[in-house]
Amino acid sequence: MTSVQLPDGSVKEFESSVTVKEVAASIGRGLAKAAMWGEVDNQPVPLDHTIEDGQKVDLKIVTNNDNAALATMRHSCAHVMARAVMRIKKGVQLAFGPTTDSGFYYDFMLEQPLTEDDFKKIEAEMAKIIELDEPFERIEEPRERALQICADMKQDFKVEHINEGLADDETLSFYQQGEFVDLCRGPHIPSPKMIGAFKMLSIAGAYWKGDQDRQQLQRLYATAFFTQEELDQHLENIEEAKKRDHRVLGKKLGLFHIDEMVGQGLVLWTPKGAFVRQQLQDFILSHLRRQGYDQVFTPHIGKLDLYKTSGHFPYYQESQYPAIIDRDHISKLASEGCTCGELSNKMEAGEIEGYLLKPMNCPHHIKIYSSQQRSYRDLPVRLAEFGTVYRWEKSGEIGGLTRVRGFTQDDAHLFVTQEQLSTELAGCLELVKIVFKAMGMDSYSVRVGKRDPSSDKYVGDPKNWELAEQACREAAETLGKPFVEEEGEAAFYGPKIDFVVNDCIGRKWQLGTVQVDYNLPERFDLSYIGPDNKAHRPIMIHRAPFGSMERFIGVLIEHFAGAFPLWLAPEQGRVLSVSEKSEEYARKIEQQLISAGLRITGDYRSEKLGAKIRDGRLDMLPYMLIVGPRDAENGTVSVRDRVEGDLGAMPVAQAIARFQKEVEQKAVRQVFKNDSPGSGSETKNEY
RNA sequence: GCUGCUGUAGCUCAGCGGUAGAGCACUUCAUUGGUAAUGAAGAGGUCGUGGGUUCAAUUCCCAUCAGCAGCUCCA
Repeated sequence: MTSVQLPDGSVKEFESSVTVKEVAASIGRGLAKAAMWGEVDNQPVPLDHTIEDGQKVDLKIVTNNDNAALATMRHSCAHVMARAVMRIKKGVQLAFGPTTDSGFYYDFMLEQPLTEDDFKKIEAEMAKIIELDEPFERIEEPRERALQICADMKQDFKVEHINEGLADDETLSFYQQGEFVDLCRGPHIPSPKMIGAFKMLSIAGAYWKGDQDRQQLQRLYATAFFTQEELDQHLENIEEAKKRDHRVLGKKLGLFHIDEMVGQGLVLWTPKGAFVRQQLQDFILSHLRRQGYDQVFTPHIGKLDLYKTSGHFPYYQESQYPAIIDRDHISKLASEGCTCGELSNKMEAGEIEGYLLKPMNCPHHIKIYSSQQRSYRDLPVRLAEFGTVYRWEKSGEIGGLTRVRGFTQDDAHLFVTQEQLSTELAGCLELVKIVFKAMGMDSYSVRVGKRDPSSDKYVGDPKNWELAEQACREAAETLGKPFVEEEGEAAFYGPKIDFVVNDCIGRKWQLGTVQVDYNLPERFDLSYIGPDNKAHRPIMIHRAPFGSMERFIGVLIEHFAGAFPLWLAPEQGRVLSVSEKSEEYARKIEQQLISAGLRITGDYRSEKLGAKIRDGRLDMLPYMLIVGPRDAENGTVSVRDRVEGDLGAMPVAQAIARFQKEVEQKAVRQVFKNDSPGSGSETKNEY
């Protein structure tokens, strides 16, 4: 009699010895088919593993649609890849090799760097290793012995990891496969043959333990699936996602241009993109008026003193364009033979007058607040501006619209009393929600960014930070949506509530943000007169529902896959003449629609209708208005809808009414459902 | 900034030690057609930039600028 207990607690009994596969088959045909391997008493075993007569075991049957199974297989594949690299290259030091949402990587320190030319060799070696079919054997060793093993293998990173990351573990596990031994928590698959299909993807630099002051390693990215079909599908998904990339669509649809000669990360908005941006600005502006904001304008530069008071200078010097120095100072310094080093010292000491391109709008808005005496009766003061800021992002971080050096925030600063704080915060969050709802974006996540208490890059009194973080947490709770709290994600002056979305390849971008700030009011000595006739300190809220126009539109392009809803579409429709015979009538229709306030163009080329429709499709037009002799005769247009296709002929007035209603409602009829194949987050089976 | 890759016509890309090619787009002509590509002809490039090697460089080497992926960073 053999007794098998399954994960749900149920017990199955068999007359004699039984294989894992037979147990699976006894449960169901589907399970037997999907089964990849079993776990007998938590040890992975192949399907043909026999549970002997008389044994009593726990059994889990692992199937190919189990995410954990896929991750286990991928991690085993990472071991195979590391083994292949060690066979090909000498002096390989192993770091970490975890799995990610879509694959896995392994970090190496190499004497000779790897290049993509090595991929073929590595893949061939991996295939050989898999062919050998050597099992992954678990070895457990006491701490001291484990240290010795890693030291003997000259694996310095593993030694360090045992000493630091695993300082509390008494027993450590290794996995051995042939000559390859790696410190690893496991688990692993019972046989390397279960690695169905794998592919090396890319090579990148990565810092040891993510610290840029430590060694830079080479990271090999790869992925693996149980079947070739799944791998092919995955690679195809990546290709599809690339077509949705806002940089590709931005070029194709003529939305924006970034020019080498203008500068890295400096966006030129072409007419169509500028139109989308203006529509969005108008949209948010209408809500600002309703919520009692006042609009202001401020210049793009300000004196160094302003930023010394705010704390931007010199602490954030690295993220700013260099200061613009007063002409008189420059000629004086030049005649004195002043060196660059002396120059920056003099700037920090305040001996040189100069200006800074503004990295933020807050100091300017603060100065508007403090330009007059404020009473508690005036509060809250809400100052809004589409404010363009400039930040010296490192060259390797810049890309497309999502990370740029000059961008426009839909910024506002609210100056409030303690009593008003939670109501005003709620109003700000409401605005962010309005934005996401209007765009049909529901897959965003919320993050409360707190300071990292161990870092010195934050200004202000820890007590104020506690207050501000508590206010953020309470405000986030009112959203009725789960949120994460992350240390080290705060602005330098205060904590924030951020709204984060994924782009087409799975990268996360912060869009809307609401920040609570007790510090800048203090630094600028802001006050208002309270009912007690004494001066009080206001609290500041910084907020931007879009975040920045650039990043928001970048993400929006991918969200719609370029197919903007009617109210946002730069070209809402195009009149297509069936032949030149109908051109005159078609032009009349075009004028009629334009007069009705619609953004319409005409295509009167001597192309066939099919070609014009194709071009209109490629331009992602919401509507095409097809006009031929039949329409001219009946006073109709034949409407082709981007979503539903041919709607047939209708009177011109009916078409106009339809479009106007759709614009009025800001209807979102199509969004791209984002299940990006992305890089994603990594799991924790990393050593 | 770091690691790896890339830079050829407006766009997407091929090519390669002996000073360039395709498709699409563009221009012209013919065609006058009812829901995803009509045909033909033409025009268009100092092969990112600056050095070097060579009899000869778009091709090889170095530097630089820009782009891509990742890391780090992101007020």
